[in-house]
Amino acid sequence: MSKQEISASVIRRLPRYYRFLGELCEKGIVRISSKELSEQMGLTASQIRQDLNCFGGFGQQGYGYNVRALYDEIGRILDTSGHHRAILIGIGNFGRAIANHVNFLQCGCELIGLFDANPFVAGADLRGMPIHHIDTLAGFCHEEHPEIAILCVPDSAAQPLADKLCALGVRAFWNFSHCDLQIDKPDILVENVHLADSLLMLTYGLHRENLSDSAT
Amino acid sequence: MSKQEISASVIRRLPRYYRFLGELCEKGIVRISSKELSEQMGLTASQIRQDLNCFGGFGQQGYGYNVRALYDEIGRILDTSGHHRAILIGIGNFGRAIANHVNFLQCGCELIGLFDANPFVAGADLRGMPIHHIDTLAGFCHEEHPEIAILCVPDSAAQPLADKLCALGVRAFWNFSHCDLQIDKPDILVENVHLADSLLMLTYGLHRENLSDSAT
DNA sequence: TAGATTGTTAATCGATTAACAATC
DNA sequence: TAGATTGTTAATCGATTAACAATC
Repeated sequence: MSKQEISASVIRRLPRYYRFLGELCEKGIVRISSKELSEQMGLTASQIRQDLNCFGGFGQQGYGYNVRALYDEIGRILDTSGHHRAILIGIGNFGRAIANHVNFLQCGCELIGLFDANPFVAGADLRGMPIHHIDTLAGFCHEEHPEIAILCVPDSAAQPLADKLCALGVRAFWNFSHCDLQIDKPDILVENVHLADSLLMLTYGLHRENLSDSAT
Repeated sequence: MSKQEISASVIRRLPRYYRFLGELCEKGIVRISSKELSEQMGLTASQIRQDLNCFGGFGQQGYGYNVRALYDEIGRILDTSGHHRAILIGIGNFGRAIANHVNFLQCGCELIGLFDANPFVAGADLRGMPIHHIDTLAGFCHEEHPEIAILCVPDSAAQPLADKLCALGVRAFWNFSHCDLQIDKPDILVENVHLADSLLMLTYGLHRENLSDSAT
């Protein structure tokens, strides 16, 4: 089907292309050349053309790219109009914020279940959805077959929970606990999100700047 | 001072080393070889030794690395015991969750101010800290000189706010709005965090798996 | 047609891996 | 000393950039 495996570095850039193209669409811009886009995004025109050509020839010589068409193509590649069923586990401060803040539909996902271990939390409502107790997880998975599990649970709970969910047929994990999930099945997808890592980059950078300032 | 500029790819891996070494410390493990660590982290031993040697020879031939000492070294490099003053702007669901969920001290940061544009939100409390009205931002910056601004504001507000904060002396931005900040001053640090991007990687991956399954 | 800009190949650059001498 | 494992150099691999012929 696909000519060859597409490298992870290319794929990781797709959401950013998608975002910029979406903004251009909204501004009503119809066409754009790789050169213009590269200037706006801080990339090289070469890279943009290379990246896009992994998936097909979406442009036209002498014209550039049709913004809307390219946006739609990348959406198709990313599967932004998919309906991947996701459950969210751990309805604390952070889990709540994720449920509210992330536009699941725009990411081709559908939030179909909320779970928490605290019986006082379970039973309550969030976005008009009931919060289930974690004990009902297995039954729910057997009936609803979620593909994605979003883990907003305490660190110690994350790995055993992920193992259990794997056995229940979950195929992708969006993990916000502070430890990396270790899952050796090759077809299970894992995104470990470590917010602190990017904050540390700022800390590191500021520290470096201070060091070199005082070295002057 | 430093022999040569250290590549971004190396630096981005440091927080993960730091995390794993912290866990090893807690387990009471005293020494580790690059080989053992590589197996646990899913890297090559070569890469670990290369990475660490950008900053100095922290190991010992025939022995490996002292876990605690290495952890402390990386902490020093990242400046995890710095006291970088940070303000958080936009105290909605998500801003609240960030304030509560992120361990600022562990990242060498200190949250010294909270701001919101909504007068009903401003005046309230979060973690025992008062939420100020955005109109008092300039005055606050003149007095307190925050280095880092955390933006949890609506997309349209992010860029103008960042420009303003730049002028007020803020040197680093942790941006959670859905658009990339465009700041051309070279010494201003920006981390654009796009949670949806990593969710899209899962969507993409699941879609791909489905495609190749049905191709069989 | 002339001008613009792509798709694509070739050249460069950087990052990762392998190898091994140094050394604890 | 012998064994282990680093620090570091050299080889490989992959990703980015440059160049240009194809073509709209």
